Amino acid sequence: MLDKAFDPASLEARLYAAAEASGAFNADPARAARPFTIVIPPPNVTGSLHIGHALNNTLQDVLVRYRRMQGRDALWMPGTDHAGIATQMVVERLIGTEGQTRKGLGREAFLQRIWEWKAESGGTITRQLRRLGASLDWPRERFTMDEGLSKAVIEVFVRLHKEGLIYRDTRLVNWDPVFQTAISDLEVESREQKGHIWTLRYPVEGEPGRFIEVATTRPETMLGDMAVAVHPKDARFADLVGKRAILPLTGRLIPIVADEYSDPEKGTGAVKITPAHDFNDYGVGRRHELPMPSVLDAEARIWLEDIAAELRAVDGVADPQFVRGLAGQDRFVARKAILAELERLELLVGAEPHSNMVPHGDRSGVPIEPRLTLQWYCDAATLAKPAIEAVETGKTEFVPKQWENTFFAWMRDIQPWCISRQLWWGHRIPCWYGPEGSLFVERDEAAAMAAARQKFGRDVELTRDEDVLDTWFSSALWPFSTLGWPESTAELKKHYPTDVLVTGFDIIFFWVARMMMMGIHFMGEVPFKHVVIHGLVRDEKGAKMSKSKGNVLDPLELIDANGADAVRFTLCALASPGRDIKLSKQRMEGYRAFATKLWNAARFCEMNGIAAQPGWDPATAQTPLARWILDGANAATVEAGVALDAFRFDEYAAALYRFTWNSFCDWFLEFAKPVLNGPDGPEKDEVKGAAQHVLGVILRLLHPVMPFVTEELWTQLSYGGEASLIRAAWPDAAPVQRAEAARAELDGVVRLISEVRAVRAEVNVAPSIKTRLLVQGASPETMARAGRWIDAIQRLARVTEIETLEGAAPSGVVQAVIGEATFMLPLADVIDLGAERARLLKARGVAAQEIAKIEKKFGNAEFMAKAKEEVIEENRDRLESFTAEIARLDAALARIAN
RNA sequence: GGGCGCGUAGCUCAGCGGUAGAGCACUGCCUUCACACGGCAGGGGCCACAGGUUCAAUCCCUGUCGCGCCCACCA
Repeated sequence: MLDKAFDPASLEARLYAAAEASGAFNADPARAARPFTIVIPPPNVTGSLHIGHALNNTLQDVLVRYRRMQGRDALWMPGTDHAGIATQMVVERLIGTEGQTRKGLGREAFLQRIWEWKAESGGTITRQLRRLGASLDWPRERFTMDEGLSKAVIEVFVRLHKEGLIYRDTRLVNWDPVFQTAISDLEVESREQKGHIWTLRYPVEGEPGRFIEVATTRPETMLGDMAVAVHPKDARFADLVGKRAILPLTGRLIPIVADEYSDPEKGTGAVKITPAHDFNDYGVGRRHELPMPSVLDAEARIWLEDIAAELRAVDGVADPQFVRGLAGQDRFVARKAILAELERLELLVGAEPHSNMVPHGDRSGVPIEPRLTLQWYCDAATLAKPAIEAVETGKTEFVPKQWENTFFAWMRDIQPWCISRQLWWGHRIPCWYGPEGSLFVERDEAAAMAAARQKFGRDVELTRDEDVLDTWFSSALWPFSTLGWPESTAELKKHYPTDVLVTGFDIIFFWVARMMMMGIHFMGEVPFKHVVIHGLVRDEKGAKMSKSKGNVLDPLELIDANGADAVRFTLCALASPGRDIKLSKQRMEGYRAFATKLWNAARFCEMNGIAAQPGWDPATAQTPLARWILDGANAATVEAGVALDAFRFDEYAAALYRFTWNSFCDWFLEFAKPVLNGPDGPEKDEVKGAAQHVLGVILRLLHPVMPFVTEELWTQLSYGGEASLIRAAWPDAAPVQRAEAARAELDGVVRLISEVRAVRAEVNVAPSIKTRLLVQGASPETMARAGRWIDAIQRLARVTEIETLEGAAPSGVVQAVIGEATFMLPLADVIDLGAERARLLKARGVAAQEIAKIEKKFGNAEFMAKAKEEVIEENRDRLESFTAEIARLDAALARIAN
């Protein structure tokens, strides 16, 4: 027997463990079935499940469970990402509490610590995914630093290098002074910062007393200034072009150059050029062949070695002691000192508040510094071309399609991808350096040695590149590296390309685009056919969830409070395409109630001896009630399938909610009650048969989104014998015989009951009062139908008997006008005649309004001439029925007046 | 500066050429033998604004206003 109360917490762990152990989640390459494949966006191994993961993985699980039930060999590939910077940061902080530093520990010991830490805490998120109910193929779980995946990374690097698509280059990169590594453009985020804009004067060489004024927000970089640029057409500076300015602080003579980069509208119209510390200035520096000394070190402190030779006493500029004193100072400390010094020299002529967007490291949160360094790059532009084409030709489709524009915009203007990181945690770059600047990019050290021996004709000493690869480099290979590439495995053959990738828009560039590039390049085919992009989960007010705001909803707590099924259902129901999700607790409570409703409906069935009848054939159904609910179940099956095929998780959830609650529970089970309470016989058998059949359909249709409660009910009501619902067959939507007649019959009864209930409620008739139902003007069919459903009508509309009214209506009736008939409830003693009149007048008003609208249309010659025939016909029908209704309402009103 | 999206019932959102919908919230009635995490009934909307196209516009087009996001930009 089912428990009286539904308690999700008591089922979930047990059901999940059993399902996982049974192997029901596992794909089988040996099976002939058509594959269905999703690779999980690997969460950071450092991570714990947040609400965004819950959404992302719920949607994937719904798709996987749906396709699995359709008989596909479903593979949902699990795994985690080593998350270079994030993980290294966490462990550095950890050893910091022990008074240790990364450098103090040394590379090997530090990496050892990370592995130990991963062994301890790395399983958190996968345990949490299990709590969510994610049906991942756990034995295949991978980690981006696994041996196999590392092999794939090396292979890709070596091959791309041989193809010239990976190369080294010295250029300006985004440098994170906290982590002391290069980062890619994508890891930089602009943040608005309030600061100042200062106007400085640089003396002009040979013209004592003359200055050129420059405006800057970054005075601390002035030690690296190598020119002042003005616009070629700017008359104000025309005579200065070709002359030189004297850099205060060092006395360096720097050319005043004409360059279109300079914007006469901005600042003073003259801009100082610091080629080694600004991306725009770098371009100017290249054009004018300026030297590019660096004046900041890896930690963004003033660094003087590149300019040490200049530091001697010069008249009219700063004391070299002052400049030397800046060495090793943080850039923002140095800024203040420099400004003070310039003020002393009377070269600071303006300071205005100014706010601008400053690039910050997305992990460290500090302003990044452009820095001139030698790094490894990947030729993304070349790899992007076929990826763009794949989306243009529809080989890969984004859902919603809108996101393709975002993808194109970025891919068509893609910059070289800086893939080296000056970190320790990650895939070490497979490059060995030998004498005379030689380098060997090979699969391992032995191969590098061999190559070196060949080149030099002897053994030489090699040192391996210290750097590691960008985390996203290994993620980019995920759809094929997890399937065993570069080996040619059965899994790879069967499951690549994958079917769907489900992810948030925030990593389209980081991840989706790069998987497209690598997948096409190495596999010759796109990595996935559909990219489903979902929104961000926000709090109830629409604010982004963040720890600092304290508005974070922990999915585990939500699961504890409402059950995993309710959490999953809520996320699905709210996942409208192209929209962020504002998560509402109340909404979730509503869906928890839905799970309870389902439980209780099943319990009702069980109590009435409605149990699974495996051989029961819906085609044998004779009664309209059975046919009606079977037809409804088919419609729901079709709706659910259409919605899921189109990745409309919201419509899928809504369709099932409606059918289960409104059709099955509110009407079908209520109609079934009189039959179930009545004598045994074929009618009762058929109601029971239909009930168990439809409940079975509901359980199967709901399983992808509510795997726990459906599984429990499936088992307890013996639907699958011993077999789990996980691999039960998705329902067929075979049309029901004479469904239309069944719909006409039952919809008519529903209408009658609803109308009678409504009029009773509106004139405040207590439910305890039962009444006769007098009918006037009803067709024989209507009367016959009312007779057939008398039991249900009595029960649900609080009616005693139904009679045709002979002669005049009694006084004091409440009346409901339905179709051709008027139904009267003789309630003279209990009703409020005034309320009844108001009610009838209101109904009349509504009908009259509709009539006026239609008549207006009919009075419009152009409408009659140009509107579609079926639209006119439809309006004609409506006009007719409203007109008839008014007549009957008038008759009803007249009766009251008597 | 460039681009994208969104303004529909109190809230969160579907709908997107011809009767304006859902869930929750709200109001009233009901502890009726699955369920009060329930049942029944009900109130509530110039579909942001202004033009245009159309026989017909919440829906298509243009513009305005408001909100959000992405990209670029340290003078």
